[in-house]
Amino acid sequence: MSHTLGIRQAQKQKTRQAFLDAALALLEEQSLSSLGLREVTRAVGVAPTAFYRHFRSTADLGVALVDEALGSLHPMVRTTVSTTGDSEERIWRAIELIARHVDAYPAHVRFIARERHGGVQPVREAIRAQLVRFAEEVKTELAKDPEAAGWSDDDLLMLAHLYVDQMLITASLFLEALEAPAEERERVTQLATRQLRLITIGRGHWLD
Amino acid sequence: MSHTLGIRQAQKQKTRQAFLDAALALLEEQSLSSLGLREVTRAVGVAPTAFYRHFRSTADLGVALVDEALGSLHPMVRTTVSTTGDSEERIWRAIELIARHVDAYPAHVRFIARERHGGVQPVREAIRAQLVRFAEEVKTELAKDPEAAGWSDDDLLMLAHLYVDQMLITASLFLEALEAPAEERERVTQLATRQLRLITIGRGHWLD
DNA sequence: AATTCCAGAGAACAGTTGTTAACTGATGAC
DNA sequence: GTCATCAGTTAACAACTGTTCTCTGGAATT
Repeated sequence: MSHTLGIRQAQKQKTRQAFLDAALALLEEQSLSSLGLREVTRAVGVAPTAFYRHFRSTADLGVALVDEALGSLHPMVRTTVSTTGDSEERIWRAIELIARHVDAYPAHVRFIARERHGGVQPVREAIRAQLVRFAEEVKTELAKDPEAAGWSDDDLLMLAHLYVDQMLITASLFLEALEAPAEERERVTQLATRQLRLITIGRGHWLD
Repeated sequence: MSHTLGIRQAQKQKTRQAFLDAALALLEEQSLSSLGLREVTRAVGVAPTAFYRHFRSTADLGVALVDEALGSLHPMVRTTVSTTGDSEERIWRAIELIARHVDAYPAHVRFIARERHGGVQPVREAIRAQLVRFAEEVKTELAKDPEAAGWSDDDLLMLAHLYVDQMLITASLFLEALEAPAEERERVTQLATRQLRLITIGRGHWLD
């Protein structure tokens, strides 16, 4: 089924990935709106003009980064809000999953948190669209739970957005605590756990 | 009590304010990390070197903007979570207050949302410090409520941070809906109201 | 084997950037 | 009234930016 790419296309994708990686590294200490095209090509080790073979602009590269950073996250979302286990167990599992994701892809998390409200409109729009998709997936997952009986579609989506935003806040907190001592990371875990617990309690009494 | 500033100091403060205003306007469509010193002086109508009479760098200017944008917000916070009225009324009042603030100071709100996770470390740090102060104020305000009886200090602070983050999320949503039809703004109001209501419910059953 | 394609290189462009130094002239202190 | 202060100016600097056009050499197609 899968067609082996020609040498040419393979090399091109390799260079493209090098652009994405270099950009992500450079964005650790600046925003996308100040990322220069020459800066990226210099980091990759190619001529400035090579950039145009892959992207129209740095904004275009940013949109590609959004896909890389969030596209692979969709499968994980289903696991995060899966319905197995009691609520306390589910909360702990969700937080743990977030913490591990931040450990594994800190640059991705930083990029999304930074550019969600950043200075480049197309990138903001791309992130927004993906987060809306996330919320919709969370919503359908929530709907499967017996606890969701009697909930309106609007209320389910409202709760889903609350979960997604809370997920991002928590991820950002873990990111800030990345190089901090384990004690600080534990503090974040405790905070996030209790916030999620409070939301879960509110969810349980929503229909009262 | 107040000393009338000399002509010199008055003029200097006037120019300084012009810098802040011009920067805030320029930051509507870019991030601070890409804001150039010359760009700002050009907008103000002054020589590039005049910049150094007021700020060491654009990062320094950013920190000043944080103070302007968040410093004046502290009195408002107390009103937002004040204990008068029933909970439904308090929720409505808080959302209304946020909506009005976004209408009055959209550029300030945009700046804070953008630079909270932005590419300039000192500015991020300044915002973080102010938000921690906010959370502490909210916490002492929450502690006054009879509903807070039996709550630990940690739990109160946890809830306070939840409120502060939720406040920022809501403000950001109103900002995106600024130029949208009234229908969209109403949708945001409904969403924010119900999210805050769910948190309030969770708060009410926290000690169960 | 001959030909087309195309990722990347090279050079040059006008325009921008932050920062330095030495200046001007009104204001403030005495 | 004299002199020091200091907000803002002017000129110049090397370094950098995005974008254009032309070229090259190996892969793909025929």
